Amino acid sequence: MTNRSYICTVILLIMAKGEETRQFIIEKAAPIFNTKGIAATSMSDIMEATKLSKGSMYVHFENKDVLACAAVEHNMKLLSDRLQRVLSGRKTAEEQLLAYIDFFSDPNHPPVVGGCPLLNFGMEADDTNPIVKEKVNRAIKQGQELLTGIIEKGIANKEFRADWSPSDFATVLFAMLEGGHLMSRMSGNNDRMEVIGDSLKKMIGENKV
Amino acid sequence: MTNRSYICTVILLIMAKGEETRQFIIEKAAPIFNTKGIAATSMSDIMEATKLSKGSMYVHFENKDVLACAAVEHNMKLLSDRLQRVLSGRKTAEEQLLAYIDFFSDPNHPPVVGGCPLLNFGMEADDTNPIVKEKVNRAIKQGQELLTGIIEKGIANKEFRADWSPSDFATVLFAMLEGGHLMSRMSGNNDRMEVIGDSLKKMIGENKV
Amino acid sequence: MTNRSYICTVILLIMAKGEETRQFIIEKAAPIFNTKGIAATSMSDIMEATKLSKGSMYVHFENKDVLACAAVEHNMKLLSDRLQRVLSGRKTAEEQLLAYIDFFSDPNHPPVVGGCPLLNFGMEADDTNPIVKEKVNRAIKQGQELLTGIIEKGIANKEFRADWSPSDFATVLFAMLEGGHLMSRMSGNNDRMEVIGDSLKKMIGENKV
Amino acid sequence: MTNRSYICTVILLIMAKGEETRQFIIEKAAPIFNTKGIAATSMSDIMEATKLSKGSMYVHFENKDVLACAAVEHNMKLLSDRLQRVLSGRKTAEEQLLAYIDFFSDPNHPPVVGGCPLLNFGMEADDTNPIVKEKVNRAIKQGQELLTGIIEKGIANKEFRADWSPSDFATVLFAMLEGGHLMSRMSGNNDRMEVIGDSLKKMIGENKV
DNA sequence: TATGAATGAGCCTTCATTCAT
DNA sequence: TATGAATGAAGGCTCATTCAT
Repeated sequence: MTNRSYICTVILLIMAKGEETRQFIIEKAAPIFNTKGIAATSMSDIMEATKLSKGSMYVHFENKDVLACAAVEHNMKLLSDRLQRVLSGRKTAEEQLLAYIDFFSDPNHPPVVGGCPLLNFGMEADDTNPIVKEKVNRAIKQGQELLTGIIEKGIANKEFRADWSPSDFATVLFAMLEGGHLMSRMSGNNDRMEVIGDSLKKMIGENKV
Repeated sequence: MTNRSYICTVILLIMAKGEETRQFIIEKAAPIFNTKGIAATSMSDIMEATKLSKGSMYVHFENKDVLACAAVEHNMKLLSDRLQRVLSGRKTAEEQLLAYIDFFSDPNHPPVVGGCPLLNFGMEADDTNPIVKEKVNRAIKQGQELLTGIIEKGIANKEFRADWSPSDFATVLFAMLEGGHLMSRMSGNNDRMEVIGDSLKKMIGENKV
Repeated sequence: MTNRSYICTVILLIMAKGEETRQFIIEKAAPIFNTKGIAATSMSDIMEATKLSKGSMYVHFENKDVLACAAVEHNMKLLSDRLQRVLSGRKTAEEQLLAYIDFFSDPNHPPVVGGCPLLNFGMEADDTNPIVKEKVNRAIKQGQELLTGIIEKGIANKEFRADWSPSDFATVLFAMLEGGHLMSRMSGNNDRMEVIGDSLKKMIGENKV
Repeated sequence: MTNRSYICTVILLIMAKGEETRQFIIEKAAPIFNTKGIAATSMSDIMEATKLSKGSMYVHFENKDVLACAAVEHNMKLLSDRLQRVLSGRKTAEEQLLAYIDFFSDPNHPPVVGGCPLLNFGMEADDTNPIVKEKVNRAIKQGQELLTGIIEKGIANKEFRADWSPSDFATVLFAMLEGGHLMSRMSGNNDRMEVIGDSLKKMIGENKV
């Protein structure tokens, strides 16, 4: 190993250390923020969860807001990644839509600890935190685009009727799942979510070729 | 006026005064809690809004939780009352359903300051505050019953098809409006809510006799 | 005692309580700020000195800056009051000037704990705290006016020569005492201050009629 | 070059590098300490000014106190050197005294960034930092000796009257300049300093042979 | 020598709550 | 009922300093 490459390795390792810790903190913090909310989560909560010192948090995050934002993004990415993994196992558009619905079908045991981060952070941030609000907005748009794309693909593949509006159904599906999430989490059971899933599946069935 | 009856009057006035103040505090506090959230609202915020002294709050409310609960209920009642007033002006079931949808059609200028209290408090409380969570749950159930009742009435009146499931559509309608509320508040415009309103109205149309 | 006057008394007492505590805090805080400096004095230092709780400080002072300003003013007023008391015992202008000089003649046992607040706070604030800086500036101006007035009175009374410039000598006297204060506090003895006192007295003597 | 001498050279270079960095840090730190004060200056401030890492500071300075002391000395040496340079251009004692006064005549644009370090550090240190206090004390003494020497030289050269007390006037001059420095920095203009300069020059004139 | 991650004590401030009046 | 002074725990954050690399 040359001297120069050695130095580079050292530099990379040093950089990696910081980034690693940062990532570690985010991973520990994300479920707490998603469960308790941003305002109700204290830096001490994160301290306890990470077993790191208070000062250490501020080495990696300028302040609580920055950490909270990172946690918001992590939660949304986690949800998105898990969803993508599920969808990637399905071939047809119909299968993907059904998988999408099933993915969100159990709000009391949600894919991400604490429940839907869009709902959680969106409702907390809407009147108080424009940065988080915009993050949620973007994530919703991406979700819409994903769904729209699936339906368009289904229409192109002659799975679905050509006169079905992809973007409108994407909106309806998304809204119903979020609304069902709220209802089921409040009641503690998934009765309402089942009704919603069935309704959505029926709508899909009605638009099959 | 006898001495005794005089004393009673005074006591009643004092009690009345107390109840009045209590109500006054709730009315001032409700929009703050609904906008900022329970955790992020401090007793000082309420103090400032009411121009009352710190100690005075604790004369009327045992602690912040009790006040927060009262504010939650007030917000939900406000929403319910305003909705009822709108519905009471409509005669047919169809008119009432359409009015219901229109009532929630502008999430960026919502019927209650801060947006839908069910969504706001529900999402904050779901993992942290069982009492508020149960209040929201009950309010959702009442909303469902209201909608179910309207549809049942419509079926009885031969407005709607007899094979339409009142409770299922109540769930779908409710969920879609809540989901649309989230989407529209995040984007800052009502585009998605319009799509949802149109979809719901189309569903209703399809079930007219 | 009428009911109304009773209420007024109660109100006054209540108001007095707060003001009393506020004054108490200032009195305890003033020597600490003057000794350690504003930046180096912590709210905990004041807590300890007053035996009051940390929260209690913030009932009476919005923040540390406000308390520090109050302490600065208290120190300057204390100095001014004590000086006035000394001067008020002297009749002629010459006696007053000599008393003024003597008043400041022992910087290692200064009239106000911590030394001259003008020097202490002025030097700390000059580049960092415009509010305190202006307070010191005004106090210096008042000191100058006091001295100028004494000399003018002496000229009017034919104690001093008419061609003596009151404001110029006020400046010279003030500057020499402040400079002497610095020198003597650094050396720990009053040697330099004695030289300065003698020089000033000689100058006064040279301008006697 | 032998192996040993090579190693020695490397060590020397490293030491030289170290000393260079140390000096670099002091130069960047000095104006900050002199402007904000020791207590209000953080190691982070120095870090930012030097663009060096936190750990690097502690390679060159055991702790903040050591760095602060070095900065104090640097500020005093800077002042002294600049003064010496000015004085060295003057031949007669009178010229030197006048140059000395002029050197300090504009406290709002002082020879050293942040104003007179004797006043700044002296007032901060007097009750809290004996080491810095002693440094300031020594610097004052040196200043006094410098002035005394100039006057003695002037007397020896028959520029000044033999009955003029060199050390007394050195004290008076020094004190007046420091006092004027305070007054002018507080007011933001040099009015008072001009009065003081004129007074001093008049005194010098009165003692010319 | 130089780096920057890690530490924990301490900073200023706000919080919900209590209490004497 | 109403006041606001008093409390102390907890909040977010900065500090000087250490240490492995």
